[in-house]
Amino acid sequence: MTHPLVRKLSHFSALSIAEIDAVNAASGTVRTLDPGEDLMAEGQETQGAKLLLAGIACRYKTLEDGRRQIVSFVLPGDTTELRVLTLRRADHSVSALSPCRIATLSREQVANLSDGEGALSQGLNWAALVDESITREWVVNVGRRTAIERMAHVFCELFYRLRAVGLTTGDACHIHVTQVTLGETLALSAVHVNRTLQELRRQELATLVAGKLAIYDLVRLQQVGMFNPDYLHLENATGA
Amino acid sequence: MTHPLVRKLSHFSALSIAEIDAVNAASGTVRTLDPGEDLMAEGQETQGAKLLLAGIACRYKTLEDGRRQIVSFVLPGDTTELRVLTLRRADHSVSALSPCRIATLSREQVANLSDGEGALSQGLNWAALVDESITREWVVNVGRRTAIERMAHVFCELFYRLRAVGLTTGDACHIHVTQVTLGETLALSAVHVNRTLQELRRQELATLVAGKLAIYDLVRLQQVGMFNPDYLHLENATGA
DNA sequence: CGATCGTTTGAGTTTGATCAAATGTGGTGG
DNA sequence: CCACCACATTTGATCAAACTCAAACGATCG
Repeated sequence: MTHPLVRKLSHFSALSIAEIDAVNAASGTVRTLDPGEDLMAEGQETQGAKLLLAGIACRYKTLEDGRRQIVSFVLPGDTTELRVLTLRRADHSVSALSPCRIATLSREQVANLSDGEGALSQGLNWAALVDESITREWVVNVGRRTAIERMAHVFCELFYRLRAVGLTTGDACHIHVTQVTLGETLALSAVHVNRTLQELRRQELATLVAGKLAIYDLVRLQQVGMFNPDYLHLENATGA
Repeated sequence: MTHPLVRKLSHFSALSIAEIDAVNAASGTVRTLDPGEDLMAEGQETQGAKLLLAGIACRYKTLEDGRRQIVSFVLPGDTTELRVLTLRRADHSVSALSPCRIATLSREQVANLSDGEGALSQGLNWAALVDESITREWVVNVGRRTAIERMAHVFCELFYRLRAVGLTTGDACHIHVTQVTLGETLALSAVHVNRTLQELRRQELATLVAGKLAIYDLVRLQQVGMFNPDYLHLENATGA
């Protein structure tokens, strides 16, 4: 089984054998988290970088009055705080949505991976730029799209990103989110999430049952969500 | 007059004399843009990095059906595409909102500035992380806050960021945006922007007249917008 | 002096929120 | 095995924030 980070970076450029070894070696300290556990909390001092090996997590911020907004998903192969040595305190939290396996990287391990001019270091730089691009797209999503467009768009994004690390089976993937969580993602009430899911089902576009997202018609789902995968910068977009 | 980038980075750490010289030297090719002119367009091949010296610009994305969403403001001292050598195509556009003076940096100039372990290179890294943090905050803003909260929040952000580069006078600053543009920023209709501005005025919090933002009560404006400046990572938040 | 652009106001509509309750669906312990 | 609990989903009904449409008003400029 290929390391999810290696798989992810392969969409940017191929790593050398030595680099692949370095990635595999870096996943030394592995920990398991339960759903709901935080792997990083807003205001906390920044700790070591983390690399998600399996499961799904989310970045989020909470307002004083309790309203919570998820600002992005963290999927296998994604990292948090990789370049964060620079910042004193975390400006957002990261929480496990499903059971997660995460590797914690020491400062040296991070330096080891990201120094130099090789494909690995460039790839990590690329991954950071893609993260930024995704967050920008989310501003557009939440700001300008209707409920059903928003949901279709996020489903497409998750599908493309999971496919890029080989975590889809046919037209389905596991995203392990409740309707409440999806509401915190899409900036919709849980009730409206439910109705929008029904609408997607009625239009035979996709279903989400017990955390399993099944896409019936990816082309039409993309149209509905006005989803253009360019912002994910997967040069080799066929995935697999 | 201090270079806006030097001023901005001073909130992270002081630059050496040599580094300050390097920044000043890098602003060789300076160009002027009129409002509405793009300095970067979505889908275009990535060009040289740009550094805004004066004026105000915005990053935005447009949906197929014409709906436009501004995803962040570019203020003096901010850069675009600094680390973009990595990406083939731009995933968003950048447009001048006011008349702008911008410097274009060659690949070597960028490398010159960002290589090494000095305060300058670390500072640019810090600036990139802050940009990311701001975009995340915008997802929260657009997703979870009401019209007046959203507007208050963006006004606070602009004020803090402009103050950090010395572009405020007392409790006022120039932001040179129309109500339509503000709507594209806040994900509100122009009509509702107008009414929300009236509400801010009625509550004696702030006014926006002819592109000049005057804040009457920053403390209360922050409360209304649930604005906490931590996400801007201005270690020395007093500005000036 | 039109023309253009931005702001303001009014009226009616819509999307999605809120409130409340019913209906599953597992798990756990007696 | 069943009663019970916690949690997630679903449905119905009402409400409100913000949108849309339309028109008037005010600057600024060639």
